[in-house]
This record gives sequence, C-alpha cells and structure tokens, in this order.
Amino acid sequence: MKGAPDSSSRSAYAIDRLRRRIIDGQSAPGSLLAEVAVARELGVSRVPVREALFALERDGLVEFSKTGRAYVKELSPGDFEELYVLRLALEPVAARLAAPELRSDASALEENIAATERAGSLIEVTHLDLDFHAIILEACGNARLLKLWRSLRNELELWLGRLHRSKQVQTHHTLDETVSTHRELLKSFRSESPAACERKMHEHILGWREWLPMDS
Amino acid sequence: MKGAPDSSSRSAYAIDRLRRRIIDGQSAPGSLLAEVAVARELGVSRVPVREALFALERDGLVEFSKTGRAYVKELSPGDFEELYVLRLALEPVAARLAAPELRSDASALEENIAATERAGSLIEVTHLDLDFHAIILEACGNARLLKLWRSLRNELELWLGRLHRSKQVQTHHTLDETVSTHRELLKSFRSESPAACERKMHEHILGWREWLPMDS
DNA sequence: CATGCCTAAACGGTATACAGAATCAAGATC
DNA sequence: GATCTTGATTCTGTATACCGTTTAGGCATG
Repeated sequence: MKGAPDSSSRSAYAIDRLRRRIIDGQSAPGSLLAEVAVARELGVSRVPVREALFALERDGLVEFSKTGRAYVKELSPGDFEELYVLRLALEPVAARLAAPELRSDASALEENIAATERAGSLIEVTHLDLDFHAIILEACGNARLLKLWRSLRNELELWLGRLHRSKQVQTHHTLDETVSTHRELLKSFRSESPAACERKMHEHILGWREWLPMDS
Repeated sequence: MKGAPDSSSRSAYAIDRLRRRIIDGQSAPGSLLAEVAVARELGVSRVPVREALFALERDGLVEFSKTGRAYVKELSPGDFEELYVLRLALEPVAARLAAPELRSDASALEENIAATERAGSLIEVTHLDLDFHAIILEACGNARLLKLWRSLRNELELWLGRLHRSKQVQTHHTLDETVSTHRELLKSFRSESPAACERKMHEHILGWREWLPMDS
C-alpha cells in the first residue's frame, strides 16, 4: 500500500504525505508548495491540500509568505537554537511531572532502550532517541505540554533529516552515548525524586547541545 | 463600522469576530459553532469560517469533536493548572533571554506600569498585566517561544474573562499588587543579571498561582 | 548591457454545490 | 415507562468554478 488515498480523510492523507515529503527531503527547503500542483500529485482537490498546508505550518514544516504562498520551511542555526531553548524549558518540567508515573511503570522506556541497542542505522537511533523523550512527554499528564513538544519534534525531525542527508552528522552522538545517557535517566526515574529527574533531564539536554552544527 | 467585512481578508475577519465572541462570552462554553450558522451571521461563506475555526483551535479557544464539529472550548481547573505549569516553564526563560534587551530599553514596561496605575476596571488591569508579560516575551528574541506563549495567552484571556463574568474574581489580585510586583520585575531588568531576572519571574508567577480558583 | 514595463500565466481567496455522515426527535416495540 | 428504530434534518467533507492579485519572462527603452 504505497499510500491508500483514504487514510480516514483526505485531509489527513494530504497531511501525512506532505509531512513525509518534507521531512524526507523530497521537496527542497524553500520550494513552493502550490495548492493546485500538490492537489494534482496527491489526487485530491485543493481543499484538503489547503488544510494540510495550514496544519503543517502549525507544525513548523511549512511557512507562508505575506501573499499566502506556502513554502517548505528553511531552517537556520538560529532556528535550531530556538528549538534547543524550548526543549530545555519544557522537557525537564515534563520529566518532573512524569516521574511518579514512570516510577511505577518504566517498561516503555526499557523497551525503547532495548530497541535502540538493536538499531542498525544512525538515523534510526535519532528517531528512537526522540521516541524516548516522547514517552516521557506522554507520561507527564499535561496535554498542552505534549502538544507543544510534538510541534517541536516535527521541526527537529526536519532538521535531523536534513543533517543526515548532508552528511553533517557528528559522530559523537553515537548509539553508545545515547543508550548510556538514557539508562542514566531511566535509573533516575526508578529511584530518585521528581526534582532529581528534572535536573537529570536538564543535564541530558545540555549535553545534547554539542550537536549544534554551525552551518545551515 | 459595526465590523468592516474586510479586515484584509475574510478569514482574518472571521477569526477576529469569532475570537472576540468567544472570549467575551457571547457564545457559551461547549456550544456548537456550526459552520453554516456562523457563516450566515458573519456574512461570509463557509470557507473563511472553516479556516477561522481551525485557527482558533490552534489558539485553544475552540475544540473539535471526533466527528469534526467545532465547539466553544470548555475549561476546567485542570486546564488552568496546565496553563500555569507552562507559564512557569516558559516565562522565566523568556525573562532571562529578554534581560539584555530590556536593560537597554525598558520604556515599554514603564509605560505599561503607568497605564496600569491609570486603569479603571479590574478586567483592564488583567489585560495590562498580560500585556506586561507580552512585552517581555516579545523582547526575548525567540519567535517560537513568543508564538507558544501567545496561544497560552488566548486561553488565559478566555479563562479570566469567564472568571470576571461569574464574579469569581479574587480580590487579592489588586491593582496595587500588580503594580508593585511589576515594578520589582522592572527593577530587576534594570540592574540585575539575566539569571536573577529569571528567578524573579519564576517567583512572580509562583505568587500568581494563588489566583487559581477551585471551581470551573 | 542594464532596467523598467507590460502582458500572460499561475496562484490563492472565496463562494457555491453536492454527497455522505452524524444527530435528534418522534414513533414503534417490548 | 424505557429503549430501540427510523427517517428527516443538519452538519461536515470535498470538489469545482470564478475572480482578483501576484508573479515571472520577454520586450522595449535608455
């Protein structure tokens, strides 16, 4: 099924297809996403495409010009810095809130770590890394916090995908490092206080900062 | 001009009108916002109304049922708690980032405080209060942070408006208290370190917590 | 060669039409 | 009396058509 033209609704279908197209880099950053052209390619009318473009703008994958044209988002190092600041603001809080829940059931985190150890490619590791954090956000009980983080994740995926394709991936974000820091976080959730979990997450994300590349 | 049917675009017009209608409480929480009805009332077609409803969902003023119907958002004390947690996560960081900028030019904050002292009604004070915080968010230089906060502000306005209309306003959030705490923040921006500003903002919002009402 | 203009094509904003799904209320059934 | 059914109504999802604006490219002009 290369893409059933009816994943519940045509809007949802258009959103999925467009998101993948953008994150996978099949549409170059800055390129125009004309409604008629996209509609023709996806086999739907302009209306679902329109909604998809608005939805993806909210997710940070598309940006509109003043005249209403939609373009594939371009990301600069400054954008990365913004995302980083927001992760640093949100995720430690989420870790603190999620601590009680995760203390009683950390199986999802364990499984994620196990899957990461089995991962074959570096891009797979980065996705599992984000999944690990997603588990914590989902356990924090704050629906708005989760929602905000998910839009950040979309942009991060966009960024990371582009990094990978441009071979700019730093080698020190290895599988081993990811697994070991996640193990440490897991230990914290198992045995330490929510405040300690918050601090650990803060440090973890601070460490992740060295990833910041200095070019586009 | 009871509402120029062309504030740049009909979508923008529909967004403005609907937002005001919801925040002002002219549409009761939980009431259905049927596209055809709203379109007829606003004198536009369904298309701009549709976009307005999606936009307002993003801003937290409207929520959709699983079957795609749009309703005026209902807020519970739990929602208030969520918003509070997010303010606590975002605003201190914004204060730290905005500190250098505000140190060199705090005129907007001064003017806001002066306007607050001249305010006539309590509802006006709460709006100026949010304006004060908005100035800081706008000065922080992180566009995404500002965007996230703005959606929180929408929900806060909704909440506060409803509180006022139901006469549940706590009296200890007085004009004097608002002015004095804002003055303290201003002093911080003028003479203290970014880290100190961050701490002050954290305390300020913690204090604001007592406002949390225990009913709907 | 550079620059401004002008025209044709492309695009987005909006209205309208139609089809299918959800909703609500009245009536039938137990 | 309560519940299930059913049909009319309402609503959303989507397609299509039209119009004004933006855009891009070629041509004329300096």
